[in-house]
Amino acid sequence: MSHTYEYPRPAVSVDCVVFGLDEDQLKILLIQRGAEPFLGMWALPGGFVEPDENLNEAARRELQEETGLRGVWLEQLYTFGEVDRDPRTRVITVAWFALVKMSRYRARAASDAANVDWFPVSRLPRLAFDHRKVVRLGLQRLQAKVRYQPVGFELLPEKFTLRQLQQMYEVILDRQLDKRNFRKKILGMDILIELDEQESGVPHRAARLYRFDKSRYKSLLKAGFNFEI
Amino acid sequence: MSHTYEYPRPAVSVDCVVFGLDEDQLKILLIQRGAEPFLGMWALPGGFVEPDENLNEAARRELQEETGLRGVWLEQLYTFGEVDRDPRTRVITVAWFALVKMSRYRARAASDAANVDWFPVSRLPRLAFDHRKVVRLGLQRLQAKVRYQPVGFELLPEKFTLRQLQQMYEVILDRQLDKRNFRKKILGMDILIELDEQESGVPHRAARLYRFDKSRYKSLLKAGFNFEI
DNA sequence: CCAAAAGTGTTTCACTTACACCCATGA
DNA sequence: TCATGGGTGTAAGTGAAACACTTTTGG
Repeated sequence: MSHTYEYPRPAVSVDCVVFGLDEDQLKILLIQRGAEPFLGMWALPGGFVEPDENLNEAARRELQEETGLRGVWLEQLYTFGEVDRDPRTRVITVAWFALVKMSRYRARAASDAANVDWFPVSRLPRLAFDHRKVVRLGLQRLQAKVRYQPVGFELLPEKFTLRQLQQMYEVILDRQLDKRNFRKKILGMDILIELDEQESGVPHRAARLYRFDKSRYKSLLKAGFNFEI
Repeated sequence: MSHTYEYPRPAVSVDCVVFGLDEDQLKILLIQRGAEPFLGMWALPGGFVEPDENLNEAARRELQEETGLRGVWLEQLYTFGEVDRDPRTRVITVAWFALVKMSRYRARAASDAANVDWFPVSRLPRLAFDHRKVVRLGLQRLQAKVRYQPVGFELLPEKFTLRQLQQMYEVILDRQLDKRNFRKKILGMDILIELDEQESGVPHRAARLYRFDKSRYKSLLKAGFNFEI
């Protein structure tokens, strides 16, 4: 290890695959590049890691700077280090994936900058660097993860209906679920708090609202409970 | 992004959590450090990434150089980038986890160097850097992964008995499994090839040998099959 | 003949799946 | 009163878990 300082060091960046749920579409947040290489092309929000910040801090800082998002759910995805992935120089990027409650942030991101926008995952523009690959992995991870960890709630508002919850799973997993079986299962888990409220503004019978009971989930976990959709 | 070249770049290394199965013990391969910092302390095999090699290539090269291991099963684990994790300078490490058939490699690794050795995961020495944390994550990943992907076979010889297979799961998952149910389940998956051979040298009835049928598994996967223990 | 592990089936229970109708509400 | 989604139960089938004895082999 000691001979290493002679070598040129790679640059290290972070990139974020940010997922949001817009009605019945799964979307990803992209920024339009303002510099070469790939000037004008859409890319994942991200940037270089500062010497005095941890990797997750760098990811959060870049998200904030480039898109205005703060306090989102964030988890490391994968590190991409192919020698030629950046035409300028060797850049190793630590990719993260984030889940945001779009209802809370949409306005913000849209107004902040013209070069930030949400795209449906099924209709992405051409992406800079190897970001296509990063997105694909993020999507795979989301589909796998959502099934055995209650992370999907991060995409919904604090208060949601069972229909919204089911639809979230249907959109991410890309298949239909049976309404009665879904309700039976999720309610049987005993991780939802039934609120004394209903959705409003719908032109038909209003549905009951629920909240995810995180502390309840945690204590169930310790007791050996296994979340699974 | 363009202002970044002014910043000092972090060093980037790879470290490998190498698992092996020794009879009924899960072991990890460690090397004893020959340089500061942490001189003389045990650590994960690893080292700095060269400018012209991909991350997985770096991991394989370091494994080969430091332990003599080649051609092992390797997968990225996580990237650790805490600012202070290396006392010399900022070092970001991409951790990998590897599974090896110890029966094939044990002699080699042991003879090559006095400063390479296998340790039971339950009795590890004090480790350099944050390698304790890396190992812990590797172990968690192994336990999770082995249950829904047939990676455990990488720890066994090409030909193995059902007892060996079951014991591998018992050791990794740290719980007993029912023999009859286990056999029913694994044989029912139809991913094992029953050989016309038996183990030899045992002082009791010899068990039949099996091989993992990888191509069969792959085609089952495409048909929607879900491996799970 | 003894010790040690190989090999084998059945029952019970829980969970998953498939499936259709009435109700409440706002327009 | 109509359109739209909210809300509910049951039966059949599938898979998981619990459980004990006989067989084979080498020493």
